[in-house]
Amino acid sequence: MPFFQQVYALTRSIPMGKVTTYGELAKALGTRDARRVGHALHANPDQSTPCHRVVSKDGRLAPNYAFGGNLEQRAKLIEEEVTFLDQEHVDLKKHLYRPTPPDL
DNA sequence: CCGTTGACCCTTC
DNA sequence: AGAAGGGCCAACG
Repeated sequence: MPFFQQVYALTRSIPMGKVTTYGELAKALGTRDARRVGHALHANPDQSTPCHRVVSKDGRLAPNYAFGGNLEQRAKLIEEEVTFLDQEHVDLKKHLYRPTPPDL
């Protein structure tokens, strides 16, 4: 399975009200390169992948969110009942979700 | 085809 | 405590 597909799979595997980080996804997939994870989500063809549930290690949202910008991303997270520390940071202490590698 | 860039993170100085 | 460097690889010019 392509790396991208694994990223999409784990991202879709994130339950509602939960958020994960690029690093967690990268490590879960067996690599340190979180950039590919980010790039994969950016290259995401459509909303089939909830990239709004994927944030940076500090809980910061993506500066160049694919659909409608980080405003839409934040709105979706709020719809998921995810609490925000500020306009760009989610509460990882409450909503940090750790993905599980599909082939491990 | 080669070089640079990049939704990033972690370790060492 | 902060700064610098290493990693790993696809997409863009």
